[in-house]
Amino acid sequence: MAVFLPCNDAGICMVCGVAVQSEDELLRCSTCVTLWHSPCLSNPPAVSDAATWSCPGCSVVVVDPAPAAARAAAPATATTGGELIVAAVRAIEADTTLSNAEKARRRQNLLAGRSAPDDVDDSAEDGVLNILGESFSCAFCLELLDRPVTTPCGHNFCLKCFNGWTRKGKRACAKCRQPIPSKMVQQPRINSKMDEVIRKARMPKTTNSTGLVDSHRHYIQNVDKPDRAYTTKRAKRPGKANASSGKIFVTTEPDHFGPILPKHDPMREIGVKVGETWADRLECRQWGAHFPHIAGIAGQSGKGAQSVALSGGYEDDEDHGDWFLYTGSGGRDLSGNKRTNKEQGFDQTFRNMNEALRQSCLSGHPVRVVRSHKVKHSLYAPKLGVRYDGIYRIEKCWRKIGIQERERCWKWMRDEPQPTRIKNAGKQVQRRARSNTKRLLKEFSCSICCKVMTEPLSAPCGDNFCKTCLLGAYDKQSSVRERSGGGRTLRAQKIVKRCPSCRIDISDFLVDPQINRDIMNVIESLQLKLEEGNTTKDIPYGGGDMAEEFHDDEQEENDGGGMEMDEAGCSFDVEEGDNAEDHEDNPADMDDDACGEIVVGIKEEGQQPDQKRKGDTDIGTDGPNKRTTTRVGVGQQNSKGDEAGM
DNA sequence: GGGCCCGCAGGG
DNA sequence: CCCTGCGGGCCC
Repeated sequence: MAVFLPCNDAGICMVCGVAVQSEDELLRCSTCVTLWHSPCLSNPPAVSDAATWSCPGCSVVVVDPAPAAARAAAPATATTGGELIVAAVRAIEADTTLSNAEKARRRQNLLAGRSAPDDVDDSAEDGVLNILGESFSCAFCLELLDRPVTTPCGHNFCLKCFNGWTRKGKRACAKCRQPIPSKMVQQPRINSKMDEVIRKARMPKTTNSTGLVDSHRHYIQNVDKPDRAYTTKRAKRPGKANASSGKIFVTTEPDHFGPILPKHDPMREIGVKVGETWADRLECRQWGAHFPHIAGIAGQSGKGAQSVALSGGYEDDEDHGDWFLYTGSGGRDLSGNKRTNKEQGFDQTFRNMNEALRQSCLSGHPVRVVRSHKVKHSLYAPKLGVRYDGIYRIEKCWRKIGIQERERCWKWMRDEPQPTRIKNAGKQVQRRARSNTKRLLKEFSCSICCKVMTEPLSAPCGDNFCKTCLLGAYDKQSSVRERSGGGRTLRAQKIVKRCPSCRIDISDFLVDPQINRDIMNVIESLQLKLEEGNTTKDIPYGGGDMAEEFHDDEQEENDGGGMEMDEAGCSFDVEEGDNAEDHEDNPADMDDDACGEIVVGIKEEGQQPDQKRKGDTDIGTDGPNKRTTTRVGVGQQNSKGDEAGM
């Protein structure tokens, strides 16, 4: 499969790895503004077309998705259905022979996909409509029911007509005078079954007079739906808990990649702009930013992921604004009629939506991102509602052990693995925890002695040292030099004392350096934990040769990682986690052999996601009971670049 | 604030 | 047709 990837922020082509120097070889996508290395494209545009060129990801947007047969029949000038709608609406508006009411009716018919009355034919569909019209007519307007509501006495009315009736203070059925319950008056529910039948009966089978084809059927199909989410008769709860979606306002296909542009927005003609906010997921869906009501990932395993929602559903997520780490879906017990579950019961795999993320990573497709107010720990989440945050790209996908690995209770949610697979599981969990602790401790190494700090001092420049190491570096130098000259005493001169690491003057700090108690407490806690977990291998406080310890540990992880896997009988690629930086050549370097949970990392243009992150290090797992996460780095293309109308 | 439950939407 | 799913509202 051909892989198309853009240049990264440093101007290095992610396909060939070459730093693109020549302007002639750089191509800028006219849609998402990403830079591309033209020699690495299979079909680079001619120089004259470069200004209007769209990258492989964004070109999905403009390709006419109609079936081949329909395409063949279409005019040579390829236009999207959205453009056709807009053109048709404008033609109606421009027709001076029509009254405003007639224009409105024609517009409605156009958007509903209905034929104009003068070109109605005697199709079978109309026959069906006639049959429906006899039974499904509203007692008020005598027309075919529009968004039907049904009273307890069994009579049906258009929602609009019914509301008009009750607003007049009427509380009895217009047909049989039976009382209408106040609950129905307050919140009438659409009879979804009737609504569906009527909509289907109205549906044009093929093309219609507007020239719209199947590609926009999904749009046409929903135009009869209410503007807002509604509860069907079936729903046991009011409000949006069990609500059905209101109409989709945009013409984008459900599998449309990239931004929602003005041409997809016949209603407002502005598209969906970065920062647009909706009250909830159902409203967000109506504007096409993220279609699934609950699921966090919109996509297809064979095609890619079109959008993701950050809603705080997975605690492994990290949001850094311009990039974030996103946990894949799955691995959770949804029995008992649950839709979500905080507990990570078992491992995630690269299937379904997770595979879709991987596909998008491989192909470099743009991913729409929405953030929900529900991400409490994110500084970038909106205070209210759901906000569209623009186009990102998936940088990497990988798997790691999730947070819950540490807290889980042991139970098998699926078939228990063969004994050979879990032979050394307990031991390995211990080792894993121990190496985590060690790794953290390593972060607290003194920049002078390279051992874990004793009495840590944090200099104002940001460097940290053992108290004895730092003070020892200046020996017994006094802080000032007394000066005298010509028989008179001069003002004492401050002696400059530079930080051993960064050479910044820290002499003021050294006058009365205070120990960083917080760091010391953490170091003590970590060391205590290490001692508890391993009484045989004592690590002396500040005195042990931690550098050597860690070196050994890294060896064990990088080299022995494979061995560990072999012991566990699990065929993991060793190249994961800590070695995330190893994936630079292949941002989509991932492992199929699933064992755990999946996380996605997402990034904005202008920065690289950390190539190596604390906590992403424990990719090797020792059995399917560990929650490894796969991370996919996704980078934002341009925070404003996908604003509609750009 | 957490647990529970539900219809809906979409993938496969 | 079954399964999955980073919702949302109510109850405790």
